Order: sequence, then C-alpha cells, then structure tokens
Amino acid sequence: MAAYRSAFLQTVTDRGFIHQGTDLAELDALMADGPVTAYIGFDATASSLHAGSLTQIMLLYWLQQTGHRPIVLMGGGTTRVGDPSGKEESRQLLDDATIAGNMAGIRTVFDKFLTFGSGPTDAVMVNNADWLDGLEYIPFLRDYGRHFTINRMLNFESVRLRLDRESPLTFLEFNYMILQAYDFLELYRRHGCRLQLGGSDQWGNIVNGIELARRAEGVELYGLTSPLLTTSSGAKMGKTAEGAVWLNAEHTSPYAYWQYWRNTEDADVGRFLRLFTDLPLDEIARLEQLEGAGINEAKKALANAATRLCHGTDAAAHAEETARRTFEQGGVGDDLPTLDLERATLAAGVPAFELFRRAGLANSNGEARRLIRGRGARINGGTVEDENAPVTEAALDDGIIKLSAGKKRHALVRAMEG
RNA sequence: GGAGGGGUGGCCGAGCGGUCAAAGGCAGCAGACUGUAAAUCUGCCGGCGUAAGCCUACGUGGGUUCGAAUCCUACCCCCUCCA
Repeated sequence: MAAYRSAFLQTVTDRGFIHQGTDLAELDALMADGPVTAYIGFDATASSLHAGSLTQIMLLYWLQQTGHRPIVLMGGGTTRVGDPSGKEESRQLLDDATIAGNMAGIRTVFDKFLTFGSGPTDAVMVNNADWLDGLEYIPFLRDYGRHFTINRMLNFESVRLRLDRESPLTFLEFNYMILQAYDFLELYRRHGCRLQLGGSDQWGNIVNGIELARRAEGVELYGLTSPLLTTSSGAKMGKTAEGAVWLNAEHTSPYAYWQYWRNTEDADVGRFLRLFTDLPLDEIARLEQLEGAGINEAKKALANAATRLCHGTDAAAHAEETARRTFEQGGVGDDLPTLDLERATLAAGVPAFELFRRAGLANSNGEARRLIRGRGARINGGTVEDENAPVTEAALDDGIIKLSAGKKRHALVRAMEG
C-alpha cells in the first residue's frame, strides 16, 4: 500500500474507503500542501439518508478531520432529472416542495457528522438548483455541449447497460451526466473545489467533470471513488426487516441503530469498524483478532462508536445500556420501544395478539396471531400459549410488561394513570 | 403508421373458465442449533374474524358466464419486428 504524505489520503486508504482515483500522487501533493475543498453529491429523493450513504458521509467526515473543507452538494436540480444508473425504470420526478423538505431533513443528518460554518475547513451545503435552474439552453449547449462527444458518452456503463438491454433511455436522463459534470465545474468556480468523491458507480460522472473543467477552465481537478459495499452474505448495506436503516432518530431510533451494528456479520466486523467508526486503527486491529464469542466485544465497540458518531455519546451509552440489560440480563432497558396503555384499559384486559400488534411487534392482528402460534411470542420471558388470552395488570412487573417477538425484538408496555 | 408479445402478491416468475388468496424461487418473520453472527434444517408468510366465514387482490373500465387472474371489449402502459 502506497504511503501518502497527506493525512487524508493515508487515512481513507488505510480504512478501506478507496476504490479508484485520478492521479493520486498529484492529489496527495496538493492535499499535503494545505486545505483542499472537496464535494460529494447527494440526491434529495428522501427526507433523510440511510446507512447505505454512510461510506460517503464518513469520507466527508475524514476530509474535515484531516483539515480540509467538505462541500455537501444537494442535487436539488438534478433530482428532478434522474440518473440513468442502469435501472430499468426512470426515476420518478419530485416536485420542488418535496425536494426542499428532503434537503432540510438531510441537513440535520450532516450536522451530526460535520461542522458547518464559514471557516477554512468548515463544511458548507450547496444546492445545484442554484445554478442549474437558471441555465439557458442555447448558451449552455454552445459553451459546454461542445466538450461532450456522444461517442464517449455512449460508452459509459450506465448508458451502455440501458442500450444493451434496449431499455429506453430518455434524453432527459442522458443529460444527467452532463449536468453532473457541470456541477463539478461550477463548484470549482464558486468554491475552488478541486476534488470530487463518490461511490464507484459515480466514476464516469466524476471523470466527465474533470474532463469538462480541463477543457473549459484549463484546470486539473481530481476524483476518488469508494467501493460499493455489501455485507459478506451479499445483502445491501443498510437494509433490514423494517426497511432502510435511517440516520435520523425519527426514522430509526438510536437503539435500533445500535442494534443494527451490533448484529453485523462476523466477517464484516473489521471492515465496518474501519469504515463506520472513528476508532484508531490499532484498536481496530486488536478487536479484529477476537474470535468465536469474543467477537461480540468487537461488535459492541462497533455499535457504540457508530451510534456515537450519528446520535451522540449519550444516545450511544443509553442504547448500549438498554441492550445490556435486555440481552445480557434478560431484563428491560428504557430505550426499548414502549406502548403506554391507560390503567383502566389494562385492567379490562387486552388480548395477547392485540397487545403485540399495538406494541409494534407485529404489523397486523393476523401476523401477531401467527407469531404466537409459532411460539415466537413471549410476555415477561414466558411463551404466550393462547393468542386470545387477555393480558391484564396482573402481568405488570415493576410497572411494566415486557413483550418479546423472537429473541431480538422487544417492546415494553407501561400502565399510565388517567 | 403496420404486425406480434406482454402487464400476476415486496421482487422474480408459473397459472390461462371452477379444486386460485393464486405453483416455485428470492426477500421477510418465527422455531431448532449458536455467540443478539453466518451457514443449515423446520414452520409461517393479503386483511378482518376465536371460528364458520367475509372483504380486498392478478394494468384500468365495461361485458359474457351459475362462476373469470383465466373468455370478449375499450382504454392505458411496456417490449419485439416492419415502415
């Protein structure tokens, strides 16, 4: 592995973030020399980001930590176009209000990982709608269209994929890559941005931007991509039963987030520690050595560190404590999802299946029934035998009832006065 | 514009007048085994209902029929070939 002079390149290389890059030696010299401004583009198709974007977020995190300036580029303009991306269907177009709302949500995620401001290494968030919306067709074609040859664009993987499958690729989508290249140029002009980071699927777009800047401005820009991640068993990052693992507490609670990382597959622990935590590499090397059941220590360290970055020290400690009490002591922790019931309701009795549904451990009464019939449901640790049996205050143990669906999913029921 | 093929449950994909809430696979949930892991094996896997049963569902709207995912018809969308 090459040794770099710049802390950034050294760090991200050591941690496994780098898939490929342009002219790494030159970039290294540039970054060793002083703060460099770099960006990653995110689209505004959802109101938050999920764990699948974490690699990119961590790249920006390390960028800032090593003394450079991150730009978070929101694709407010390009979100309305849609990346070809090899998918069969063109992406659905969103309206402006939705996009604006999504951007605000995403900003709150980045606030956890980056320091925003106006200092030399403070992060900024910009919206490409700021320059894309005002583009005029003819001048744009004349000034920039000349730099793109169809011959080359047809060779990009995202395009070729669609053409090979003879799946229609609209001109709208085809333009996405031009607009994205233009983003890089524009960020260079406005913010002196020299580097674009992104997933390996963005390589073509990044190179396009570099190419365009060279022709239009005679300037050398750089690009780095990170590998596309899957878990060792091939699943996409950041997906679970409930869907995506979100990075904001409203969508995915810190406890659920902690659990996600705690349940990492053995084979992924080392890799994830390097990518998704800020733990020092020698500490990670030690954790990686653990074998058998000992590897659970490493998974806890992973969960703690990842949750701390995303939700803060307190939330991480809470989540860990809840997990400890719940799993290691068979007890309860206060971060567990909780259903509050009025005392009178509970006194009257609630059928077991209904209670499981209301506590969020089943999505429908039928699912709750099946869970119970399959002997996967427990109340205070005891298997529920009768799906219809009413659960009353008699089940209250120290003021709460602990419901479990399987070994991992737990919830609490509390009685409230009134 | 002409000719042909197709739109089925979260996804893929069978079914082509009743026995179809719809084969099979994937994903998911639960059980066993474990270490809150993976792999493996087993069960479950539209909604409501204790149940009988009812409701919703096979692109959309009409229709034929005792009965339609299956037949007819109009419309929408996708694909292939020809111009």
